[in-house]
This record gives sequence, structure tokens and C-alpha cells, in this order.
Amino acid sequence: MAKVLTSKEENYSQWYNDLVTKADLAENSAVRGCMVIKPYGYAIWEKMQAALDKMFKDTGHSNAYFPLFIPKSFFSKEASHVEGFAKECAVVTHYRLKNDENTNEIVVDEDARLEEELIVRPTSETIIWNTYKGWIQSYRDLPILVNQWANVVRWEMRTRLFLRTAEFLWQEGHTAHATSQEAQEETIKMMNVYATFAESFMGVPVIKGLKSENERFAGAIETYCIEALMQDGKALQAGTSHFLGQNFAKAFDVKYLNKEGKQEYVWASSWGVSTRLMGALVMAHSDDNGLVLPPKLAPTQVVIVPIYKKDEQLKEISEYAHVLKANLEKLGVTVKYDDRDTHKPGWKFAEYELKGFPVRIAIGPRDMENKTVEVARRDTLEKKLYNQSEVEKVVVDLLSDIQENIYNKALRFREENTRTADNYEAFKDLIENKGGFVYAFWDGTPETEQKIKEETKATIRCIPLDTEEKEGKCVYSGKPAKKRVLFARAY
RNA sequence: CGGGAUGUAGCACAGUCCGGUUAGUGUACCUGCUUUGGGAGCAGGGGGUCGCAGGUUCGAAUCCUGCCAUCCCGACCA
Repeated sequence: MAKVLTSKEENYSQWYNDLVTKADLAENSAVRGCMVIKPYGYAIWEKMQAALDKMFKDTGHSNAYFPLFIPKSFFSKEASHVEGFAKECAVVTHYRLKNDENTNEIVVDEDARLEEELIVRPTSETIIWNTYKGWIQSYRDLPILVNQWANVVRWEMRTRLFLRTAEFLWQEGHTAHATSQEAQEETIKMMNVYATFAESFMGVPVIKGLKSENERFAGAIETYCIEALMQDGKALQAGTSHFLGQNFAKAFDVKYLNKEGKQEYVWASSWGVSTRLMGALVMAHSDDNGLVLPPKLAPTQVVIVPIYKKDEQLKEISEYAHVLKANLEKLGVTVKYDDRDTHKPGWKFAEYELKGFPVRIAIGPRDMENKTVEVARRDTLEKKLYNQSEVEKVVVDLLSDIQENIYNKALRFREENTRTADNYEAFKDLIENKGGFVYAFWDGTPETEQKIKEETKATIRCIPLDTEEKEGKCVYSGKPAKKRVLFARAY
């Protein structure tokens, strides 16, 4: 198992020191759990953004931007929504500072108190629906298919780097529809977009399903999700898509005139994924040598490292390396040629493995003599010699092979760690001693789910969409149950 | 906010129990020479409010009191 993100010591290891660091905001306060995303980490996020953004555009969505601040009154209009988020909100109360004459320190100017407090968005449903009210009059104005790339703040009691930070980057889609069916189709469509992204870009297999009532988004009728399994046997919610019904339309009085000339409330969906996905990427694929990035999301796919003793050797190698780099770039491959003289080849090998570069090409005097190069792949750490005449093709093929291989490896891991429990003793044993996903019958009540959570720390990750209904007995209560649901301990 | 642990150089730690030279090790950093096919070697060098405040003492990183912070486990959660 990879050493990443499993304990304190390892949390601060170099594994993700390249990606992120904790922000040192205050010496003496409750401010915690903020992260600085370093350039290399941000480059990965940009790759994710680009791929997701294209998928959103391809499904008819446009980007827009809404305010960071939400008036408290907007926030409290949807009852279960405000209840769900109330305990984790940052609140703006003042708009000015002043110099204190006595202490000569900068203090909050009490005269500049806001009449109505502003909430720093933990999610944007309220301010967006308040805005949609003005955009929608007729069925001709629908649907509205909008996405926003933004930061949000959730003042969690306990944070965890990448997975649950006080401030995080994400995208949130907010759509408005004329019919319930259309909104539900949108909800499922976006869940599928997320699943496709996770599997074909991140190389992380996911289970698609519905959240139980306990785990549902505050304000949603149904929450769809994708659940992934990390290498330490814990589950991670990787993305959610909510069918909001008419809850927000009613709260913000968003009605449209239908073809029959009748006023009707608008139907809604919202969906989001966050920088948590970077945590998923790290935890799903890393090994003891560091990150393993899927080629489709690696900021740089290939690194070329020259090996030389004399300057003339470097000059000769560099001439070839530049040609190789240009050839690969023509084929759409991103390449870095690292001819720094400040580090030795062995140091560079270790460094690029730590950073997860999918392919490394080493070229030395011996290669120049034999017209070969050494190609190493990150996922298996295999090294092979190839003729210089065939390298370009080899690399292109290798990149798609790596992409496929790391997905298959993660899929195999998930299959090996997915089990079924038919009684509570077996269930507890699996959760406690094996980890991973456990399928078990559930009677469908929140009470049972809560009891199981209290006793085992396992929660229902989702009610999977692709498993058949069949008669069974709840693993906890023994009452009749219709379906096996997916349990796991989760992040 | 409860339970536990920890705070010593950029990072990782030893020293604390049992007070006593100039606070140490690894790594990172700087200089020089030799090196370069898997994180080089040697020599020299810079870097410390020992978390903060108070107390005990001839003398405190070490003992006492208070405070602060961090991490892990819970409650909360993308």
C-alpha cells in the first residue's frame, strides 16, 4: 500500500509536498485547514479543469460567475439547506478597519458594522437562484445550463489536507428546467460525466449510486454520487449531482409561464467536484516511490534526462534531445528536457518518480553510440532500450498503455477489496479487519444506518444503480430488504 | 468542544526521566576539489527567542504553574 495520506508522518512527506502545503495564516486562532496549492499541484488541477470544462461544454453548459458573498437572508430561505450548512459558515460582519489611537494597532471599526451579515459561500444555490428569478419568465427561457468555477469556504471542525480543507476550489453546476423529468435527466447525465472523467482521465474506477437520506445534500430531493476506493481501504466520495426538485424555486419564488399559460415553479439540479479529486488521484495510484499520474492529467508526460561526463557529450545529447522533444510535441506529447547541471541523473530519476511523470527517457554517451535511448515507465518502473528510430511511436503507445494500466490496476484493487456480508458479525469483521467496500442488505431506515455507523464507523456510501433488486434480510435489523447497498468507512 | 500525544535549525528528530562546558544528529543550504547509467564523496562554512509567560535554583531545553499551538481519535463534512 502506498504511504500517502495515511498518518501524520506520511501526511507531510514529500509525496505531496510538490503539490500542496498548509497555509500558515494565524499564530493564535481557530483558522486552520487552509491550503496553498503549489505550482505543480495547480498544474494538475488545471489539467482536470480543462478536461471537465470541455465535457461540460460538450453537454451544452456555459460558465458564469456569481458573488462570493451571500446575504444571510438568502441563505435562510431554504430550510433544510440552511440547517445543513449553518454550522460551518464564515460570516462577514464589518467592512472597515481603523487605527486604534491608544494601541496604534489596526482594529475593526465597530461603526462599520453591516446591517445584514454576509455569508462567505459554502455553495452557491441560494445566490444563484436569487439571480435566476430575474432570468426566468417563460418556458422559452429554459433550460438554464450554467457552471461556475469558484472557491468556497466551509468552516469544518476538523480538516484534512486535500480532502476537507476550509477553503477549496471546485466547480458547481446549477441548472433550471421546465419539467421534473428533464431536471432528473440532467442530474443523472452529470453524474455520468463525472464517472467518465474519473475513470477515463483519472484512472479511478467509481461506483455510481444514490445517497441515503442521511447522506443527502441539504436541500436536495435525491443526491447521486460516484464513490471511489482508496488504497488504504477507505471510500472517498468523488463527486455529487443533486436533483433539487422545486425546493429552491419555491424558496426564491422562481416561476415560469408554461405553454398552457399557467404559472409553474422551475425544476433544478446542481452538481460539483472539487480539489478533493486531487486527493483521490494521489491516494488511488501512488506507490512507495511517490505519485503516479495518469498521462491524461500529468502536467508533463515525458521527461528527458541526459547522462554525461563531459561538455561535448552533453552537447551531442542535447542536439538529439531537442529533436526528440520537438518530434514528440508534434504528436501532442508534453515533454520536459532537464539538462540542469545542478543535479545528478540519479537525483533526477528519483525526483521525477516522486512527481509522477509517466515516462522518463534517459540518454547517455552509450546510447548516442548505439543509437538507442532508455525508456522507463512510472507505473511499473520498467526500463527498456529502444532504437532512436522508433522512440516517438513507442512513447505515444506507452502513454496510452499507462493510462489503461493504472485504471486496470485500481479496478483490480477495488474488486479484490469488495466483499459481501450476510450477517452482522461478518459485516463487522469485514469492516474492522479488511476494510474496502462491503455489500449488505439494508432495511432502508435512517435508524439502522445510524446504528451501524455508531457501532462500526461504516456508512452507506451509496445505493448502487447497477445492482439488481432481490429479496433479502437487513444485515442489522433482520427486517426485509430489497437491495444490497454499498458500505465502507469513508474519508 | 471532549479523550490522548507532541512542541528543540527549512524539514525530520535526539537530549528532558536523573538540572551543570559553547545545545546535538540526519537532511537541506553555501564554498572548494573530485565525481556523473538510480537520490555522489571529502573538507570547510552559515543557520537556534529549545512554543510563550512566570516561578524554583548559584545554574533550566531539562523541575513547577499557567497559557498558546499542532497532530491523532470522536462530534461535523465535498
